[in-house]
Amino acid sequence: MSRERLIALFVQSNLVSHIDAEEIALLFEHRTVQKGEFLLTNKKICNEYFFLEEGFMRAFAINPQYQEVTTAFYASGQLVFEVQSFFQRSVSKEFIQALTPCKGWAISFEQLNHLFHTMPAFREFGRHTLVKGFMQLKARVISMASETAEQRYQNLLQAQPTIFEHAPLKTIASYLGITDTSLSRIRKQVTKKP
Amino acid sequence: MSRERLIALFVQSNLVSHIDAEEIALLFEHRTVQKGEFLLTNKKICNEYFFLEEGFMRAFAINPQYQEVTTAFYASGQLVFEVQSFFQRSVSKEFIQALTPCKGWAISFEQLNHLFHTMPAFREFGRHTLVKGFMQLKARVISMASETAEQRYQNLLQAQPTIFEHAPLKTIASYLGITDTSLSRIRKQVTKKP
DNA sequence: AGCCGCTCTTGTCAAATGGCAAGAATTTTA
DNA sequence: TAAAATTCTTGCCATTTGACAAGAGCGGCT
Repeated sequence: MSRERLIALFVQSNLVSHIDAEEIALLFEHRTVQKGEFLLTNKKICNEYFFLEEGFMRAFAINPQYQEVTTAFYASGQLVFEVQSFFQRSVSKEFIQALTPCKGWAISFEQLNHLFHTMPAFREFGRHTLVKGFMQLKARVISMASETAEQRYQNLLQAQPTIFEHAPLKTIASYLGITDTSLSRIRKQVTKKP
Repeated sequence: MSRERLIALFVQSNLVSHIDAEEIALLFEHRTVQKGEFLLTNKKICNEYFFLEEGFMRAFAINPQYQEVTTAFYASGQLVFEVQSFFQRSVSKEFIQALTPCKGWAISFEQLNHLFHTMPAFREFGRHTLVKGFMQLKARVISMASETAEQRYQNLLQAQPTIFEHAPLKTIASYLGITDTSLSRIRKQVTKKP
């Protein structure tokens, strides 16, 4: 079990040197999450900045009507953590769950923050990660505000087709902001189109 | 024209001492934006981290169908800048426009970044700002995915009533992800309800 | 005052989406 | 393997929302 892909994540950002990346990666600990298991649950403080090396996860919140709303899907190669809870050290409103068996590398807030304060380059990487998440969220807001459910479905299908291999329909539906019934119909309609 | 409110913004976060806040604030320059004027336009790189002391602004993008989609409203006391463009030094997809005459305090990326690298406390403030924006966006995604247009309208009315004093309906409608026609109807229905 | 442009409302009709429920298909569990 | 649980599809019908167009209201400008 090597940290190659973790190191590659840092290096490919062009913000961290290979030497630094190796040093940083050594502070991450190997971690597995069983299928169905939670990396983070409601009411806990997120304390893992987790690089997903293999597997598939999703994050979701429960709205006031007690419905699950999927807030994100994570494929291998991505960083998985709940921004607000992790950085503000506050109780999480969200859950993060493994949809398949997962393995990867985790570091605690304390250690990560120490790295941020001592390594300017890695700090830039951290900011870059945050900003990237920010822009993805904003793109989603714009999409939800101005596209039809079918367009959003088509976009997701094209951008992240693997989601459809790992996540049940109702989970994807709540991510798209529609019911599973509607998603089922949209899907049918799309397949028969051209 | 004093920097009091700017200093207060830093101090009230509990992350920056009063002394540091004063020193930081001195690097911001006074800036006014006329009604209708743009603080940032499409295709430029956002280079102002702007504290809005007085006035009201909005940010919007133009989607592929050439419709304006309002991404944010800013009331006095808030920081105004386009995260992606400012931090990634990339071309902006968004516009930021003054809906009323505005004044406040601005600092360039270079100067801000320098402060971040030299003052750990201010760095924390910067991260805090980013994380706060992140969680607001996420709340909006969840709202868009699981609430009806009327609920979103009611929430906005309660959370940011001043928006309705400064922004035209169609702008608010695109923020809520509906047409101005629908917003007009929802509004009518709500007033006659209870 | 009178004209113009913009905003907001309203009517009509169509399309999209949701709620509910039944049943088929699939997966999980025992 | 059988039973149970879950997921997915589909029908029916109600509700929400959108597209389009007309007209009212309002403020700015000359």
